[in-house]
Amino acid sequence: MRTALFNYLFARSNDGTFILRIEDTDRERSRDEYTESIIEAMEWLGMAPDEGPVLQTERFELYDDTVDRLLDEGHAYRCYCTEEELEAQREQALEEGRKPKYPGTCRELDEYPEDEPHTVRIKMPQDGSITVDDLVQGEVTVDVEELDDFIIRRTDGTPTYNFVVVVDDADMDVTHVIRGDDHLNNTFRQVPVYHALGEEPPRFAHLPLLEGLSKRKGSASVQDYRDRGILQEALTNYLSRLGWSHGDQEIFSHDELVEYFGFDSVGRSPSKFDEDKLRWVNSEWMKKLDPAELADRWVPFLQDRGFEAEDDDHLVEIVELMRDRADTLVELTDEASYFFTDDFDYDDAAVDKWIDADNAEAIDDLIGRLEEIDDWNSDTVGEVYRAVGDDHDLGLANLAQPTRISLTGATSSPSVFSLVATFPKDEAIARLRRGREQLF
RNA sequence: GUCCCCUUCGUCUAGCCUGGUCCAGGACACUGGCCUUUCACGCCAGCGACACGGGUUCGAAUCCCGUAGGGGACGCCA
Repeated sequence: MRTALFNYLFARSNDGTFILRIEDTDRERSRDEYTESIIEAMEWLGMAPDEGPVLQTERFELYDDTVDRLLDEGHAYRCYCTEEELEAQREQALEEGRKPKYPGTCRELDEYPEDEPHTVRIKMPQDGSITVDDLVQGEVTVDVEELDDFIIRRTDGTPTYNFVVVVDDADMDVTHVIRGDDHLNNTFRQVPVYHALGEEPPRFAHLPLLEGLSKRKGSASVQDYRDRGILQEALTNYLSRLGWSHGDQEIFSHDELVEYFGFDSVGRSPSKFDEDKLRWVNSEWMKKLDPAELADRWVPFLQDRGFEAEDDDHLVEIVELMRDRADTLVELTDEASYFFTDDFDYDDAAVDKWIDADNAEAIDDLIGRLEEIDDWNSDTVGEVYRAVGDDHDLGLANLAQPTRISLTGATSSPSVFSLVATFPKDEAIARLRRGREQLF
């Protein structure tokens, strides 16, 4: 997904087209669900492709015709070696300390019968070297000695990856290929294919791999983070900073990413995914997002927990009060659960420490005076607390902590005045009464 | 085995191209303090790195060579 993101950012920042192509020439492994999952993840991240998905399995005719063409033009040849023979040769080469490459057995045959089982191999150049000017890695040169005539069409007639990507890139007028650096070596095989096709190779950018995050699980983990309450903005933001930077800036909006992104600032060393940092970035976005928007995204998490939550002004108030106390939407649900249920236990230690029968009278007075408030807000609530505290000669904590215990079950919460005022008046008073009865 | 790539605080990184302003800057995490009606948030401070060895140079994180370590590729996988 990080690779997809860099592709997206590059396309956007250069007014290009972002194309999704599914490389599914291996019919064993590809499944429709994967494709759907990838698209879903991309849409959620706000990087839906401009074109595609292009499925390679639907383009076999093109590949087949192209192989035939290369055969006609002498850029490719039929090979009759069996898998067993090749495997034996590989093993022997490895044993003798040589590089396991195809020796070119069938490159110069007198006859090439079409009706015998065969694969088709591309002819690699015989001497010299190949240099790729990579946007991230710089100039990388490999001697053609290292390359062999690889198979472009299998015995069963299906084409292979290193061949079809080239055919597709050429056919689709792809100008920039941005992928993981596990493909850097493949590039040297692919460049001669472009030449055989009579095409100029595109520009390449090979990104360092991420440690510990498999690309095949990429889209699944995106959904996983979403379910864990990570915001789309935060995941994009965090992912973009893995291998790329813009000075010391840590928080980037979508537009900023598009504006600043460039391969000049992409590093060449691999990086690791750090959950802690992701959570921090997410907490920053929790604070930054419009409260109404955050409330809107929060609703499904509340409903998941069985709370009856509606996306209304009251929920927005709760968001404003609680959002800087949580790193994720799931945590926010935990932190704010007492707004949605009064089914909680009172914390024993807190009760021992703060509930003092001597203060029962003050609490009664407090409840009485709160009931008389007409304009229910944190200021009017605050006035009552201060007045009751003064009248009974009690420190604010002696009123605040029992209030917190009554309303939330424990002593950690936002400012009591705001806490009380954010509950509907009757609910706040009901809980205070219940606490007064059960605790004192 | 051969080839390719990589190596700055535990982690993400700035700096490297265009040597001196770097006894290396920022962020996460961690530790301490401040703020305070609690808990968070916030603020301040601390901890903490140029893989190693040579060379070039008045001077190297920055340039060159080597070593070590890590990753990748070498498939009728992608």
